[in-house]
Amino acid sequence: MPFTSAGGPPAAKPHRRDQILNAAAGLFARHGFHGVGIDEIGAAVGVSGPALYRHFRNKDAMLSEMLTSVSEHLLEAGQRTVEAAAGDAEAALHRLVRFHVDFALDNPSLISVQARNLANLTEPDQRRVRGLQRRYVEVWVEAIRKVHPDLDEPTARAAAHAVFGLINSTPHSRHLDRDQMAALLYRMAVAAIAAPDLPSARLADDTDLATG
Amino acid sequence: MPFTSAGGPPAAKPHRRDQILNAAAGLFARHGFHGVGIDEIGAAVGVSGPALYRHFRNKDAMLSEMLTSVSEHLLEAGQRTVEAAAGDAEAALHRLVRFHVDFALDNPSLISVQARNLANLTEPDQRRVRGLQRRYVEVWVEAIRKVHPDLDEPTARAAAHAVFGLINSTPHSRHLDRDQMAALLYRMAVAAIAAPDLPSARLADDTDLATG
DNA sequence: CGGGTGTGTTAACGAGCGCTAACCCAGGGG
DNA sequence: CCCCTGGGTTAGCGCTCGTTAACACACCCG
Repeated sequence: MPFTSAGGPPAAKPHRRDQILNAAAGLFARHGFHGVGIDEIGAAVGVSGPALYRHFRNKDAMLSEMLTSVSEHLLEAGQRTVEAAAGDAEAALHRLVRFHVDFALDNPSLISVQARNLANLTEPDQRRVRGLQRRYVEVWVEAIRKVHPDLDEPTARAAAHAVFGLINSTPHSRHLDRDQMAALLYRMAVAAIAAPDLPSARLADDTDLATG
Repeated sequence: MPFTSAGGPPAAKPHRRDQILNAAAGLFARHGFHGVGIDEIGAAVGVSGPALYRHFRNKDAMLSEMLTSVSEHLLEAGQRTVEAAAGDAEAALHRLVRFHVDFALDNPSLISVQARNLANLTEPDQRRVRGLQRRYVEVWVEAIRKVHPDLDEPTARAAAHAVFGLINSTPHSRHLDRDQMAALLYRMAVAAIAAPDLPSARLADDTDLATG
């Protein structure tokens, strides 16, 4: 279980492989996949350089495993979250938000890497990860449309992406403590999801928006 | 004027330097700064390889100029947007949203690069860009707090970052046409900004959120 | 006690890439 | 007419970096 479980105990001590993945995630998040060398990753876990090849086939394999496992985790946990709300559509959506907020706050590096470095995967791995991500988005789209049935699917999908952007913005702001941040993101996300459903109203009114 | 002006005419034809920056922005956005070679950038504008050194001191200079000019543009245009709404706080905020949405939709590559590749700048350039970004955020924070005076500053700042994340999510979703997307993002952003101000209400109610 | 397995080390190779060197040529102004 | 300037070419250098090779050693099982 390589993901921090939001306040749980240190959970034994992850052994090498996971230790390496954690260090690599942090470095990839800060400097990008190509901006980090094998030696730096090794140094970050106290071994030096090529020792990593005892644990991974190559550098790509680290990124691959990292992104694959995070995508799998999000999908699986997302599905369970919805099921756990059995029937109550609104609760399902709100729990989904809650879950994603917690995950983003507890794993900012993984969020960054997944957002920024998908393109550095080999093509088959990329397809696999994209597939998992698509299915995760699908979970959200369904949850959103159950609460807001008059949203067409493309709009719901775009809204889901936008909410991910909102929640995943977390690596870029460290001004609030964790719980305040979680509460803020939760409220903003829920409000944003509800927005496209509202009466059109003030889209073109307050002053003339067409001319600069 | 290197930025597409939201539907305007092709605007003469950008000369080399800008042409190169545009191509480089697209490539950096897709593959990351280190993932793109000089030769590829050259090829993208029809010249090959080292010809670029007639126009830029080195590869870093391209990224530097790209990010500096986009930050300057955002700050300056953001300030003008607020001034143009002279006095009307709500109009100012909504025009700010409108402006940022338009910019993000018209310059997705620049948005991506600015978000992903800040770390690849030399340290002095990085400071410069960060300074400009900070001042742009400040414009937003002031605008937000004029409309929602009971928000403390850190919260307003965090909210601003979150809204940037929401709006900047645009490179990742191409399901709607431009105008629908603009309208959607505008509504979601405005609703998200208003959210932290609302009565606490349903934060801990619907089903028990504490236990997983 | 002795060898296999797992994990680490250092040295070195080879590819890729940023950048420079050296050369070329179109075109316009004295 | 000539040369200067601006923008292009190809060849090649040197460094970085991913990866492999060869070796070392701790521990455990028979």
